[in-house]
Amino acid sequence: MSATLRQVAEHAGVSVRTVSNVVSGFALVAPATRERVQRALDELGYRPNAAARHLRGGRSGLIALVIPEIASPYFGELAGHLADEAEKRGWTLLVQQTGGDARRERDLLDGAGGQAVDGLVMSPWALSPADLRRRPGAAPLVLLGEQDADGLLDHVVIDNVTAARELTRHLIETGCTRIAAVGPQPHLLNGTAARRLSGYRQALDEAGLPHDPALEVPVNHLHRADGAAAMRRLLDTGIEVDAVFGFSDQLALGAMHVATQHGLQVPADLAIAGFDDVEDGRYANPPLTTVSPDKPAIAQAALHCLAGRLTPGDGPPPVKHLVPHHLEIRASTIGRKVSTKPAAPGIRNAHR
Amino acid sequence: MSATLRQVAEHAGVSVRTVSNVVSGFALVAPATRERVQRALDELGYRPNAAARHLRGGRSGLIALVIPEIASPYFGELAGHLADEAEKRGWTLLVQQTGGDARRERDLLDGAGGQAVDGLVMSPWALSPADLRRRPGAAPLVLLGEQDADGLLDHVVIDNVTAARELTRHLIETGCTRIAAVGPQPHLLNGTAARRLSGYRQALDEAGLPHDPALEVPVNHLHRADGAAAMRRLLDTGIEVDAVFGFSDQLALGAMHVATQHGLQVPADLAIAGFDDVEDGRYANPPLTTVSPDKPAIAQAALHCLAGRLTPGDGPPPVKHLVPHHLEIRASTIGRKVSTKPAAPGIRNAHR
DNA sequence: AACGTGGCATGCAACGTTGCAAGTGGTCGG
DNA sequence: CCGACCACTTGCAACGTTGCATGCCACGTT
Repeated sequence: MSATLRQVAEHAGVSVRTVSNVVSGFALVAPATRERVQRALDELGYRPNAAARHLRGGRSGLIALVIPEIASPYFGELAGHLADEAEKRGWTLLVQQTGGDARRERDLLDGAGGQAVDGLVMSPWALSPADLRRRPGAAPLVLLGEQDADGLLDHVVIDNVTAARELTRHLIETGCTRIAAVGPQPHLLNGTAARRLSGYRQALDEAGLPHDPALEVPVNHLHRADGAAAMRRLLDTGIEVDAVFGFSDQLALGAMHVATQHGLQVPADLAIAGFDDVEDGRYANPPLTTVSPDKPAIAQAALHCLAGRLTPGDGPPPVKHLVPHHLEIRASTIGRKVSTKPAAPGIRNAHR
Repeated sequence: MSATLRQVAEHAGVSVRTVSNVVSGFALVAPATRERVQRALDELGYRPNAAARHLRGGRSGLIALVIPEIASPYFGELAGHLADEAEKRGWTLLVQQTGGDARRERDLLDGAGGQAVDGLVMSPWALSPADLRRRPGAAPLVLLGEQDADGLLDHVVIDNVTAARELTRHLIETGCTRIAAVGPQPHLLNGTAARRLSGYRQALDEAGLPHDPALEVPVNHLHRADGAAAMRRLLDTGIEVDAVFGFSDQLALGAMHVATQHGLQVPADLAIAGFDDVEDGRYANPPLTTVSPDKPAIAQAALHCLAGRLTPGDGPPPVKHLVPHHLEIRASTIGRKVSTKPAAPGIRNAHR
């Protein structure tokens, strides 16, 4: 146990209050006193007690990140940015995994942690908008992703519809016409997958391509295993496919794995693209085309939002913060043989 | 702000102490009273105040994970297991990134967090054994990895020497004789890389193969980019190489990426193996042979250790907890053409 | 009838910190 | 020479909780 203010005060021959004044920097303290107290602080190795400060001041300096799972590369990278950004602001990041379980999400939202945190950054998976609205006076909350609780809660998003449309358009431009969408999650209330699906369909419409329900492959989670299973299903049905758009890089990489094992050349036989721009995709063989959300900007926006809610006043109304994204075009979708037009000579993925 | 014990007490017409007794479960409370208090608790939506409990009881229920970076897949997966295991024990996990910076590691070790956590799980990178020993009465600590502070601190390890030797032996058995070791980190005090290098050399010795310093490629970090850079350096020097042993899966995957881009077939032209068994490797093309440490066991052992240190008594002397590992042999090292014997017909990685 | 016992409920204090208001001693102007 | 003011310091209280010791009452025993 580290020394307390009282012990330091006795050691320096001053009052507790004066020591507190020295520790907290300002207030009026005579230079000589300040120095003497400082020496006592150093000698006893004083460390302010976080619990007492929290109890007294009502702030813990902790913020919670509530996500389905920290092991997922996307959330891992995001958590890294959030932890960095939190540290800049003097906060510490605490990780709460929900495993996508609605009850756990609700508990954490309701402050099961016991007002231990000053704020929450949450990526809801299974919670209904109603759940999100019904918040028994817990800590300030920022949502990652659109949750249909529009206008009621701060949230940080990218434009998923546009991003998915742009990516799909890119696939169409490289000559793909039978594009599988791997990733719809009809069982989840989280609107992200639905928005990506919508963007995908819009791009098909714009190009005059039909929607083939058989090309929309739902998944349970966004793991590589789910992408792999979806790809296997596609191959088993024997349906014609010349591109796969995975709603996450993990899905796309799982699909790429199965396709490659199955003897398909990527992108010559099958173009593959993902979403999230996690590091794995950059180093895949071939490197994965993807939508790259500005993750540092997401982290920054989320914590900026939280910071704004920490001051007691109600502050401004909830904000929807739109973060930019861009298409990261890599070898998994370029250099395809074009199937509809009289085939251009198949430019294979450069193997020098 | 949630209701306090006092408010609940007034509402139920009993004393604060009695409410506390109801909340904490036992002690003698008459059934009728208990029920009345319970109703008051429910009506006011009482949540125990974490700060007050922490101040009073000296336990925060928080443990810190101190690692170089949470975005790294290995630490991400480990953090997931730790968070799960922590939750089982009623703790919450807090993530502190050091970026491998010695000063930050030292600060966190010294309790810069302000006694906010009940314990620390740390994977030191840049700290010297001396730093680890000199601990100004901070929270209980469990180290991940061997730190040469043997006998003084609890630590959880796998047998890195043996694991590296087994993996290298496997490479030799598949016919490799020019095995590059990508991953020594001579600038770090963290002994992990040194131990893997030692195991690698032992296997070479056992097989009567020479040590070629040119095949030992040091790296700064364990990222894919470092593995890629190392592979490029190897290719540029034109030195003969038939296998790469990356000291992490990330290094191996970076190397695999460059080798593939360079037109090499894995494993026909170059076998590649890694260390850690992260999910990326399982879905790489080809899937990556690797050493698989039992990560759930690491998490469990670390928290079990911590739990043992939480009770005030000094408890047993520090323990070195050895966690099992196994070789996960996948396609990146099997099905090679054997170079020393009169070449078997080159079995290419199945592209049917 | 007096006393002991056990079941239940409560008051007090303290964990370490900081806001508030009051106190101390000294100096300067009137 | 006195009062006011200043620079500095301090005591008190409170944040919400729980350990400890004690209080109270009813019941059963002697």
